[in-house]
Amino acid sequence: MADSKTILKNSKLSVTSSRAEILALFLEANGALSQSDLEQKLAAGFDRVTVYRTLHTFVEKGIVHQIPTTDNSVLYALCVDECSDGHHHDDHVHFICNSCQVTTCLPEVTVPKVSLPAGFKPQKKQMIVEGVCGSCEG
Amino acid sequence: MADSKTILKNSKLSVTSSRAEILALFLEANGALSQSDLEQKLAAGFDRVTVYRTLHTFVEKGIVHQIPTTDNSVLYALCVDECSDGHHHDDHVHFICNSCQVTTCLPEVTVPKVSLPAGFKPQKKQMIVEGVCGSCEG
DNA sequence: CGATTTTTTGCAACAATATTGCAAATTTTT
DNA sequence: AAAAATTTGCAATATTGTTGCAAAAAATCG
Repeated sequence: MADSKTILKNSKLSVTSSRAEILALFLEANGALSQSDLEQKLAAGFDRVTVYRTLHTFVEKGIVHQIPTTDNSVLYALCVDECSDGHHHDDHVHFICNSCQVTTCLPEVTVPKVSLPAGFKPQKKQMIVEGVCGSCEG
Repeated sequence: MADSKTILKNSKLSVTSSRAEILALFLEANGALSQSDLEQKLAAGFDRVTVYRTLHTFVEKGIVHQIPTTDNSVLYALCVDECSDGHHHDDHVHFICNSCQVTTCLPEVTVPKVSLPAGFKPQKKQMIVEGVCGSCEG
């Protein structure tokens, strides 16, 4: 199941070299990737537009999810298992290291419940923690 | 204190019409605003660059703070009181309404504490809840 | 209040990113 | 292997981010 082609097939997507390579990059990356991260890592220079559309497709199919950021970039990260059926269950905390700038998913840390003012109906919640990660502190 | 010119003076900023108008828009808006929101609302068409720089200045002075988003936009919202001295205390939850698309600050809802895996040192945390707001749910 | 100094604005210009249509290439289906 | 469906790359355009600099506006000083 950790094979990129298998994941693509499971999501009913055509298996193309760009999709396989991009997905492989996500599988071996332990953190989140931006569009420009991908463009740099992709040896076989695929077109910008291809990367762009591939990311949109992956989000739509629930293969990756977007991580909100305060600069105007968008980060993408692999969804853990359950997402594969199209639902996004990315109810986990994301950690941004201010030292190495790597964004990590912390799937074991669930976003805690909060009680909202009357009238607000929550559907999805995300939490981003900034700080220093284990590899950087020392 | 709810007067835009007073706020500018307190932050030791020159009082100019563009700053006053932009700040007034934030004061009367109940939600968060993006750069393009502001450009549209500003009757006296100020230059794009002016809006851009004004927002940066406001963030620097702690008048507004940035809200992370998953699309590639940046939202800005007024800081509540305490920010005025330059420190950002925006430890509150932000709510994005999926119906009217308005982003609201919920200053009364504090971002809860979470325990991170060993090694991670948190410095700042943000939480975004998506759903339906009070005005939209029927 | 008027003159001088300081700050801000608008314009021009450029970089980076986002986005779409369409023909060619690739993949899937038959 | 051929036909149908999907995806890619290119061209083109829109939007956003960013900086330098001279003109305009605001703050300061006498």
